[in-house]
Amino acid sequence: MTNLFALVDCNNFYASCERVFDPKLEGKPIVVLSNNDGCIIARSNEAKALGIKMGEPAFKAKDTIEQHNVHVFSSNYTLYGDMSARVMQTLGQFTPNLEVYSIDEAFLDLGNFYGRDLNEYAGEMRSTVRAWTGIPVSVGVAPTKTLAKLANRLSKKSKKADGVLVLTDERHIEEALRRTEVGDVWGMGRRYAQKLAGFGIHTALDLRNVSDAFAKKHLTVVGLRTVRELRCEPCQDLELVAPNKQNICTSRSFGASVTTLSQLQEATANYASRCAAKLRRQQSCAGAVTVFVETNRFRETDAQYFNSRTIALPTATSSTLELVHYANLALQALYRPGYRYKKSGVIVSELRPQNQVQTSLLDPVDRDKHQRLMQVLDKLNSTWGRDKVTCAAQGTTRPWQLKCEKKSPCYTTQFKGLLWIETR
DNA sequence: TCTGGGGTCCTAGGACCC
DNA sequence: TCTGGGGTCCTAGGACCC
Repeated sequence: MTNLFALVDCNNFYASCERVFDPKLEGKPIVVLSNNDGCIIARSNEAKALGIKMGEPAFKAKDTIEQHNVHVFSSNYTLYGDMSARVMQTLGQFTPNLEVYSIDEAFLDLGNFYGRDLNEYAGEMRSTVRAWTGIPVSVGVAPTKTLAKLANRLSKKSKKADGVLVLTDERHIEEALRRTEVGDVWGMGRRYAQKLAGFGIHTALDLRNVSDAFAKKHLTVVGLRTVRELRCEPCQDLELVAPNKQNICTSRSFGASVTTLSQLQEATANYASRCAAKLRRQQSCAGAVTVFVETNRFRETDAQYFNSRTIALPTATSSTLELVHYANLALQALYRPGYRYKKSGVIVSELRPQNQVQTSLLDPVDRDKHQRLMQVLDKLNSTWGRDKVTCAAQGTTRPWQLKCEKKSPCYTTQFKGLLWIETR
């Protein structure tokens, strides 16, 4: 075997971030809520033990939360993003080849490390991240990404593993596959698990033993890759450079129902503006913009309306002014009075690199001027904080803005450095 | 009263072309 | 008895991930 991957995953990441900055919360149940304080999207182990479920609407867990004095936080993505960067930077000490897979996970290439004591090396990663950032992590090591994921999952479940599991020995791999339900395999979701159950395939070991033809037929080529990876045949390499996004979406549920066009226009202008800023950050321009609106599907007695409208842009752009303009046109075409709107969003698509935009001879827009204006806008907003300079269309009263009543301070970005925490 | 917000990839089927 | 067939593009829908 020549390939070896580690998957490092932060335990209960958002909950752990909150706990780092408030040591009183050690050993206490914590949950973190989604945008708008709607659903529970992270739970500390203590909260999991109380039976609080992932994705559960917060109001359904209200009794449990009150009874057991669960600490509740609105999500604070500024804090989590910064803590994530610190974790990733720390992991960079352990390999030159690292893929940041998500805000709380990274794959590390350990291809040349077969000579070492892998348990010890993985344990060192774990203790270093804990010491340098305060975040507890688990480490799975195996010959393929899919098996590393599986090892990581088991490392959290077993007390003996203590957050580190190395799967290189065939007997250990087989035992691990036997203990893993097929729906817990990376790439096998609920639907596939149901379907596979119909064929008598219940564990990862069962899945590993299906034929290629079966996998391709029922799980597509993606599933076939998964099956092969369970057999220790690597089909997925590390992605060292994050590819640019092909679509960018900004959408939110409203804090309260919105009925008027002008309020929807304000919200939509803000989402379009966020999309434009995200486009510029990856130096792309969009060829099309889509706006969608939704009423509250959970209120069955309300009249329902879901619709979207896409506008092809005459020239691809990342200008806030243009995107706000076209998003507004799309919205006006969509808007129907008489509904209580719960959510809207903007998607920009047909993205291409900024420097490969075809301009038209008849283009009425002074693109150089727009670009210089956007540079100044981005500079001001990065120095003084998001949305310090906006379009008038974005409004100032923001009655539609989401709720986040229990947000913690942005400890790491507001107070420069860690000194403040350590002296507390 | 109260139910998140992002993304990716694959496939099937229709339109259209020669 | 024998009904053309292959390629490409687009879209909607379905599956998955965190």
